[in-house]
Amino acid sequence: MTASNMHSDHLSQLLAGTGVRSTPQREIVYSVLTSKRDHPTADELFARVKNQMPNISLATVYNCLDTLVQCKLVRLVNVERGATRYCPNLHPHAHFFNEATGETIDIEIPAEVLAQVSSALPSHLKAKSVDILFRGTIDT
Amino acid sequence: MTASNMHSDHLSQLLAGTGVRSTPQREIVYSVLTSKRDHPTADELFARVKNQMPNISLATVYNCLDTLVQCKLVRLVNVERGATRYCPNLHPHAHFFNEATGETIDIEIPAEVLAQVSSALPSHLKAKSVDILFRGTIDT
DNA sequence: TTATAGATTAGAATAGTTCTAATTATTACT
DNA sequence: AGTAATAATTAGAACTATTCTAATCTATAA
Repeated sequence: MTASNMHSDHLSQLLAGTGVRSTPQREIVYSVLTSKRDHPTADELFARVKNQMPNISLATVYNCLDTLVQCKLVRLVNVERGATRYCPNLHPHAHFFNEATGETIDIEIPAEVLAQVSSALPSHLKAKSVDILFRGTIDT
Repeated sequence: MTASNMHSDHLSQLLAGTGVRSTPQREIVYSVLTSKRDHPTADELFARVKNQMPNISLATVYNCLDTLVQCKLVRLVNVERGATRYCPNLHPHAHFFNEATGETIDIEIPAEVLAQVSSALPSHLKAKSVDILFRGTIDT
């Protein structure tokens, strides 16, 4: 294995046994998304991915992201009315939307706090995921 | 005061002293939104509002909603990639998105749990709001 | 290998929201 | 009251984000 195909191999391993194929496009979309700790829109990701695969189409980026979200390798983050953002951090965490800059950052939340939040749900509601989003500003 | 203008008076009281005017359009948008415990999109609300004020425009519904959100009388709820939804419930609460039906319902969360969530934030981050969204299904 | 299913593509179509410029309504000042 | 200034509303155009369509390409399986 070379350094350049590490991510590819990683994704194909993650997808092994799921019935979902690892394609070159999916590998690059996943690789580009995980290579930077931010929360790009599909359009932003499309621009980054084109550097490595100039002929990829925007529709494919959407398709790949949808697939990765379904496989739970990527999370959707809806902070504003505008474009949806994508988060490759699989570790349980919350998000903080900086209203001054428009940036969204990951926030660690202790597992016991998350458990407490989930236990506030009436028992007949079965949550598959919990998204916690703070909005505010950062003191400098 | 008659029954029919109760909501109007309510909104004008809520807006008193904020520098924000209470207009007929804002009153009706607010009244229609609060009269049903759901989470309509701007388009859905536009359709409901037109029953009472047939000449109101969609742009005005967006304008009114933006104004009400800024005055903190209405909350934005982003559950899906599609249209933004609006929530008139000012009591602190979370949301549960029913993946089977597309409906979103309010979930009471104990104040101490919300406080715990907020205390997980690093102290230099100043949160103005916290949105908690569950996604899942309802056992029948 | 050939059939079948799945993935990708470009571009058209749609949905959701914002913008623009004209009009109307409200407030503030004489 | 009358007028100027400000704010709100409106219709429709424009714009952005996303999905759809139909053709083509790729990969798996008989």
